[in-house]
Amino acid sequence: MAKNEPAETDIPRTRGSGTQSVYTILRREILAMTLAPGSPLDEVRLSERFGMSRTPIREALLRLSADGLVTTLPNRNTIVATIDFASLPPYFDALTLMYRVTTRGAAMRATPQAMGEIRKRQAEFAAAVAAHDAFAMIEANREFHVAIAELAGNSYYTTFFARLLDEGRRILRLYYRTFDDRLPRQYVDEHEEMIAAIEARDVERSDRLAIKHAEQIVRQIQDYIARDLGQPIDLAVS
Amino acid sequence: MAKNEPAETDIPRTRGSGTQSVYTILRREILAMTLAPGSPLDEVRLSERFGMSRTPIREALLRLSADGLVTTLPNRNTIVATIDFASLPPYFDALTLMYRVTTRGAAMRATPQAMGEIRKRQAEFAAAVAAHDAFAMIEANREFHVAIAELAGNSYYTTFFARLLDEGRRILRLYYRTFDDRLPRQYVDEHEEMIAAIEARDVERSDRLAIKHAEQIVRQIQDYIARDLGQPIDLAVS
DNA sequence: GGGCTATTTCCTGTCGACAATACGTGTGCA
DNA sequence: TGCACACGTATTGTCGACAGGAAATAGCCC
Repeated sequence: MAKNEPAETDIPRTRGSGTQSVYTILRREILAMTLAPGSPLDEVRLSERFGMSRTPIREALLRLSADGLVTTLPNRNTIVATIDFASLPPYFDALTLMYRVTTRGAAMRATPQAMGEIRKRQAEFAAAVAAHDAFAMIEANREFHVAIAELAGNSYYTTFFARLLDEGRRILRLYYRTFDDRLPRQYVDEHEEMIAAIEARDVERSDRLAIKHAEQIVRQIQDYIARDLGQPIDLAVS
Repeated sequence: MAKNEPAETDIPRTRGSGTQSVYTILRREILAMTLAPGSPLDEVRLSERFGMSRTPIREALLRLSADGLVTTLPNRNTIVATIDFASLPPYFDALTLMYRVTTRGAAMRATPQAMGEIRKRQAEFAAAVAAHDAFAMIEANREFHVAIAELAGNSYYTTFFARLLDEGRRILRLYYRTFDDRLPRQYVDEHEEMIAAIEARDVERSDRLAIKHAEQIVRQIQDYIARDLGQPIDLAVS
């Protein structure tokens, strides 16, 4: 027991920010797998760590629960949501569909300003790849695709897609622990092709690229799973 | 001020059920439009109404907020989420897509047991139509399509679709205030066709029926909006 | 010695109270 | 008469404390 742990923040935070900051920090740690799936999240311990009452902690946990990032066991503790490998095939289906829909939508509504935003995200992604920074790479990839979704202009798609991408960050995190950087470079190139197709407002080509991109990612992760986790998963993935 | 309002429940509820019951009740009232969009939800007043402390109320409101059913104004009150007619076209897009995906998926995995569940929901829908019970009709319709989605076996789709259908319940509620029952009967028939196509595992026909069904609903609601709300919306809907 | 039961202990669910913030109201000044 | 500022009020955000359940432990009986 460390004596008088100096809490996460000593500055007396502003009024509404308690829940928000806890939510943001925990969310980041869960997605980065700093908090392993299944880890127990004790309200009392969290309140000590963040130097605040249990109330904001509870609200943050509730929001994380709504995001599907933690699981609350009634009258017991809450744990970081586990990754269910059996549900990967449905996940890939949904991800592929949203890749396609958002990319198609973006191609239909491309504007120069929006392309600038997308290009910025792509530059960040390329920089992260060059720096071999897996975490930044995954995050930039998410922002890149969300930017495309926002261009598509359907907030229902954007919200759902963002959630899928977030959930995938943990899986990618597993995957990229063993990656060689040949594939990320390929992703950079594919992103460039997508940008070109969207800018040209070529819906069909955008769609094909989205499919290809999704297949690429799905295949790599499946290979990784088959390689590192053995046969039992093969069945579920087939 | 009514003297000693007898609260919603006088029985001393079980431990975990406070938040849950408030959430369920408020959710139902919001979806049924008993609580009008934009209505303020005062924590203190709600705590008096339900005869419990503000804490469970807050948690219920937080969950509703995560569902997008209420909007929280920081440091101010929370209100029932307003219906944004400008975002209807994206909504219809998303709804159509999910109709298609879930119906296709169901056709690919049809089993006799699952068909029984779907038929049960369809019977409830038909009964509600016959009884001219708009609320039951809308609810049964939701359950019917969710049952199809569950047969499709992709929980990501099911969750997203259920959320879309719930959001649509409020819009349908507006619409069905003026309905003549010719259209609901048509929906019953279309549902029957969908069941047949799914059972026959005819993916393409299921897809076509889903598109047709979605178009039917979208067109009716658009007509209603154009008729009752005038031109300003026409622009947004176009 | 093993299995069942009582107890203890931890953690969550709920409560009432306090503090801070934003809005509405009233007043003063130009 | 209109606007700006200060004050009061109402409602939320946060806190510390208490009570209820569930798991873990100890005790007891067979």
